[in-house]
Amino acid sequence: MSASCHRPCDYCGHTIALLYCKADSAKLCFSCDREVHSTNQLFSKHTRFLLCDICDDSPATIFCSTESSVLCQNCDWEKHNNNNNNSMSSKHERRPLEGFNGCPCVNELLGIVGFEDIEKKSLLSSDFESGDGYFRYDIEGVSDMFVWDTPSVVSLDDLISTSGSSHNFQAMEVPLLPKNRKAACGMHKEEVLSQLSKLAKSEPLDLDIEQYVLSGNLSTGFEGGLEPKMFPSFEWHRENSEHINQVVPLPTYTEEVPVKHSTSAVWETHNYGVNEGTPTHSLTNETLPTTPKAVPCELMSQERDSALLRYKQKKKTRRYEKHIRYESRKVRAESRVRVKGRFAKMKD
DNA sequence: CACATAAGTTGTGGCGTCTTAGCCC
DNA sequence: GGGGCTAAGACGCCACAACTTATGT
Repeated sequence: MSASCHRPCDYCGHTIALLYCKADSAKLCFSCDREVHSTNQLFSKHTRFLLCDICDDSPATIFCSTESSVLCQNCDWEKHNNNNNNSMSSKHERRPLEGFNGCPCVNELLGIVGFEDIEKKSLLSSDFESGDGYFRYDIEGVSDMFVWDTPSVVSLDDLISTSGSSHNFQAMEVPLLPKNRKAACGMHKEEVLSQLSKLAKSEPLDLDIEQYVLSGNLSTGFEGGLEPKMFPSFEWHRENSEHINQVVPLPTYTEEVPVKHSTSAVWETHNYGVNEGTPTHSLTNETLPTTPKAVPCELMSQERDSALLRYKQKKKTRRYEKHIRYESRKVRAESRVRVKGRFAKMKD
């Protein structure tokens, strides 16, 4: 069993989860992430991170370029600091990772995971298959990426710090930084590209915003009683990000309604064009996660149904406001003696 | 198994401190 | 670009009753 088996998407239940949403405490694949976080403006504000390569359960905040892995704080600490300060791993070159929010398009997502050199068109023209299947990266620029991005063993001299500083983030005498050094999608590159490839196919080509608006695909939002679908594109939490607070129209509102066909478990997506009054049906098998051949389709469909239901129920019951579990404790706390806001000892 | 007791954990709110972002020069 | 200032938000601290879990009878 691969590591990816430990990280099923919380939403669809069977695609490999690559992202982690802190606000939802949910592991999501790229496709479901978009679906969930494009629902409304509030959800689009959720910050998402890549999933930790080691524990598969926490948001990754550190990228270890030596091993090409993304790690959460705990795993990073255990791997790089845990009584191991003299080990090789403590000399690994790492850098902090940032999350993103909003509803980034595929091009933007490529930039976020560090595949700036790949264009969406390349993704569309490519043939990705991950997991047990084949994986061809005949995309322009991708082969380069995997050349440098494979775990590289540098010489011992390279690992020896020259400055004598104690922390681990110092620049080291390492070979020239590789092309695309921003790439930081960890050990699941194939899956990342596979999912983004599928996502790209479900997206309108050329998401050039101005073109999109000019071409009339964007309505003012007041026609047909539809609300404007203007969401922040995404906020990539990087200092030099150009995309911060960019506002782009959401091309189409995609509400996925599970429609079970009598003969086969096929999911249909009702795409409601922003300026369209009637929904247009489009089969989105290609955007769905690949189904393991051994598992009956009906079973997968049921699992997905129940996973979907669980997720939506959980979302409905989520509390954003402060929740008092014990009113008596609240009353007690309010009447307690305080010194500068802190609880003070009771006088005898 | 039922009950009693001990030990350990949780939750509560206001304030101070720290961090971060934004602005101005 | 960098330093200084300000505002906003996040977070830790505090004591102890209430609650949960473990152990003994």
